[in-house]
Amino acid sequence: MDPRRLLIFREVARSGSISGAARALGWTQPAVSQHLRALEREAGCTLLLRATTGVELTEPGRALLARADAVAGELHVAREELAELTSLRRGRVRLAAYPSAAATLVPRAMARLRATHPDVDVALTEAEPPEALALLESGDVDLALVFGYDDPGDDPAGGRALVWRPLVDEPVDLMLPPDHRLARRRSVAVADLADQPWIVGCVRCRAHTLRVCATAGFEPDVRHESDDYVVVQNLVAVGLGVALLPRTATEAFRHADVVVRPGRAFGTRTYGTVHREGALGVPATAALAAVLATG
Amino acid sequence: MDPRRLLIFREVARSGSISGAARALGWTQPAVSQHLRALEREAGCTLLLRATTGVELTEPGRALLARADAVAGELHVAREELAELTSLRRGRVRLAAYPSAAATLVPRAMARLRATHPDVDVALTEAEPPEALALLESGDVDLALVFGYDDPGDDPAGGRALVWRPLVDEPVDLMLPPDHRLARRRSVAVADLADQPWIVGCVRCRAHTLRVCATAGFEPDVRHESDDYVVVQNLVAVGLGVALLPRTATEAFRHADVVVRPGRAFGTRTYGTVHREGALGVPATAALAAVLATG
DNA sequence: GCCGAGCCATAACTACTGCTTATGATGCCC
DNA sequence: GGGCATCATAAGCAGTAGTTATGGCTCGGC
Repeated sequence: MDPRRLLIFREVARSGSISGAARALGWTQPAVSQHLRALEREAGCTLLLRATTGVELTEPGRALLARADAVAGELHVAREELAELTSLRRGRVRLAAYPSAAATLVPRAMARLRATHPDVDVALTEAEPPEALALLESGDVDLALVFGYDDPGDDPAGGRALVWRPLVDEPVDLMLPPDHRLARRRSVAVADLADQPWIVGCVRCRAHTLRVCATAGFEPDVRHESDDYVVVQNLVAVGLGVALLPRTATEAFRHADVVVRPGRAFGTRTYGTVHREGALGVPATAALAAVLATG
Repeated sequence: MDPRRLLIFREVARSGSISGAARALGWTQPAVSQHLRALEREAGCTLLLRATTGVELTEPGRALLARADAVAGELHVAREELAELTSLRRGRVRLAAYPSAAATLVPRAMARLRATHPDVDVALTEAEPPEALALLESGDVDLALVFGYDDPGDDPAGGRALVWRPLVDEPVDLMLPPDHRLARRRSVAVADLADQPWIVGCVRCRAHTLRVCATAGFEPDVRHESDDYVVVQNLVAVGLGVALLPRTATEAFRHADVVVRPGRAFGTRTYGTVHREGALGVPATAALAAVLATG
């Protein structure tokens, strides 16, 4: 049963005549007449009695009209809901972000989004980039905020069918204990750190540190490992080693006793958004991606 | 928003891929793909994310799917209801019938209909033919059981846009008091009744009596008038006059003291069904008309 | 590591659906 | 009784909605 015919039938019932329905639909009378004939053939019985004064529903016609009204109602609700979602009067988007971003730029972006679209809900999941990509691919989040280092072969999208949009390049800084001999220098060369104990972070941060050291001609003496930039800074602060941390980490938390030294040779880290192909077609996702990009 | 596209979208969601939906619908993959594109254009946002492994709904897609399910449900119910009505597992038909028929052949017909189709309800309204036709035209009944006499100009359908189907010709009989001088004769001529007091019924029955008498060359002395065949017979029984009654009336009720004399000259009455053009397209109405015709 | 089998989209073509125009019949109303 | 409303039907045409053909992409297996 063609549901469009049901709606045409409903219009006929509403206006009380085939000609009236045709006018309401912007069609000619025979067009509606033919649809009704087809509908009655499908229905297997007469739905309305024709007279020169108009038409009148039969019992099956009245039964069918109730269903047609219900269908029209559902279509109306569907249009309403879609309009709400596209105009961002409603919506929900799930975001995965790495810890230091989740502590800094993500809350700011969420606040900006809420200011313009208070009924768009953002669900945040803290996750390191590899996990974030997995969440993206499994459909558990709509958008991921990840980072990559300027090292060859470090592709944030992981070679998968995902769209990577880099947003900001941030410098990587050296963390030194306050009483360290190098802490007095304005700039520190990587080679100066060859004999130091090192503290490294997550897998990819560790790889970056190793690469930076390799470029300077040595393999670092890795003593401690932690994803957590608060932990890393506390280790550095008490003199247990040196470390490289991206700028966001020290923006999120800055240990009073840690000396931060910038340096080109420490490299840069780039953060940005990743999403599945086409995911920005969902207004709420696009809005969050946009507000993250302007942050 | 084209509701057919909604159902196509639902099939895609159900099968998890565009190709799968196309197979289920007996179409090719591009046909479904194009419908989805059109639906997304109507919706104003992306409804599903395409991947090489299939598709996955977005948030607006999930919202729309709920509506699509509701529409599909309504269509299913519509088909079910129509099937019940066409197969006479359910239904309702409103009948108007004149009193003597309502007392005799209509109950028998209703009983036969109930035997074969117990859930088809018949609503009976007792009404003399003119009133029955009015009920038919106002849409208050679906079928009318009316009668007409074999007099010129007596058209049961009343010249209106109604379909008249004659069913049975029944003789009209003479009612005589038991001790009447003519009661001993086997046959009575109309002319023999010229000096009798007469009892007549409804407007059209009265017209028939006047016509029968006029044919015999006299105008009857009408003393009493009553639609009710029980009243008429009681008046005759106590000798207050003679009367003409159709056979159905004496089948419905036969006063013990009334002498019934048949006679060709008394004329015949024809009963049958009347309905609006196309009304038999409704199965319940057709079934009642059919069972009345076989009665 | 590459080929095949899925998935998807797009472009171009075609045929049939679905509308229009034209016409006729009927009934109501002034 | 003529004009205007309703309806249906037939015939014709155009645009929708399918088709076929093609290409890109991933995943999985040999």
